[in-house]
Amino acid sequence: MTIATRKQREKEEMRELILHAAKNIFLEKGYAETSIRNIAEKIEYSPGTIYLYFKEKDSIFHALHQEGFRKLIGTMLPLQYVEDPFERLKAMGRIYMDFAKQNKDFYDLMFIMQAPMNMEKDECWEEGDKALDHLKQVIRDCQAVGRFEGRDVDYLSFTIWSAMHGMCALYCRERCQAYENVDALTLMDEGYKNLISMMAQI
Amino acid sequence: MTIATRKQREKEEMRELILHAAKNIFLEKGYAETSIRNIAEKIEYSPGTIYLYFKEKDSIFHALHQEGFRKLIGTMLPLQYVEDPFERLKAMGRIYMDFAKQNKDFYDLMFIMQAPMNMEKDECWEEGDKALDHLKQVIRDCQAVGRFEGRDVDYLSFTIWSAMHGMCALYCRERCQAYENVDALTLMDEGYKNLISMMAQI
DNA sequence: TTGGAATTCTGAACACTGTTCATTTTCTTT
DNA sequence: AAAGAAAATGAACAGTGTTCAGAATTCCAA
Repeated sequence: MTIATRKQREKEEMRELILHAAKNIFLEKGYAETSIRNIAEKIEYSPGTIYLYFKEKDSIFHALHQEGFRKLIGTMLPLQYVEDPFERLKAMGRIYMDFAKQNKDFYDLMFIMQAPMNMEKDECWEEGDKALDHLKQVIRDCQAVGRFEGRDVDYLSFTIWSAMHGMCALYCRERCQAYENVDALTLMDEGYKNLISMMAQI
Repeated sequence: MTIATRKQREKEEMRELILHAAKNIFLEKGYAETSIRNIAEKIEYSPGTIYLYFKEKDSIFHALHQEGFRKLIGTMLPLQYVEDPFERLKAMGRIYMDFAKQNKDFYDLMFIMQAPMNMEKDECWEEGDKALDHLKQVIRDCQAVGRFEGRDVDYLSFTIWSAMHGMCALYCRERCQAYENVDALTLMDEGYKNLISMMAQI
């Protein structure tokens, strides 16, 4: 094993160390409270060191952003075993919503936050595009069995994604509180059921 | 006119002056770039003065938040002249979406941002609740003419609001770019048409 | 009109932020 | 062991929200 390869491995390990600390602080305290100095302190390095491994703060969250999408795509793998396309679409929505519920901060980072988005579209959204392509494919599968006839896949996927995202976003940013007498999780469940009814009849 | 009333008027004028400056900077440069020092500079007062009229930065944006809702409710006034309830609902969606398109920053502040939400729910959402009540009432009107039979108004309003909000939120936070070959405004229009189709058939 | 009280305003100070960079420390090669 | 390269440091910069002792102004009774 050459020194160069060890060096590279060490570099990668350091990146992981930073990322791990950043993720912990981020999940615990949120984006705003996650400062470079906090991260540096946690891994017992000086703040300047972090900039030897990440160009800027956003780059760190860009990495977490990708991790989030890999996580989301991971939870969607079982969908391939759902034979009926429309059942698959329904299950997909459930999974998406559960992901948002269980990974509020990741969901926020991936779909709501403005911060880590100052990067070239291509590399930043590779994982995200994959997830969207997945949705489009399921819609096409539905069309193959006679559903959503004559609907444009792009537009329809946007409608469905938006409807799901809307619920998740209102949930993440505490806007469900607008319904004083209904708890947020029930609201989402019932909201989702309505959406399915709507999709079933289009 | 007593001195006390003049004093109070002057206090109110000062609040307006701060709010006006804050709004201008906010609409021009966004939330992050709107600092207390910026606002102070614009109105030619010292930063400390602002804290004599607003408890904290959030309070300023809380005020703008309310202004945004008044604005939104204002644009919805013409709806009362739309006789058919479902047509009214459709028009309402259009208006909501246009508001988001034309007042991106206000929409963001009202429905997406986390910042100015650290206040007692009651006073903060008075205007917002009014807007939501408006939606619920239109849905009830639809039900009175046979639409949405058996659907819970709370849940259905959430489904519809979410679907609208989803599109607007993806638009505001630049996630429409996920569709490389479709421009965002077209996406929203077509997405909205799909939603109407879905609502028409539920 | 004047003097003291009340109000209003100031701007320096505090503790924080992301980011840079000259300097020091550590590791590697000769 | 000495020279050179790589890695880590931490002070410095320009910014942030917020506080507060003191200065400036306004008010009102004597």
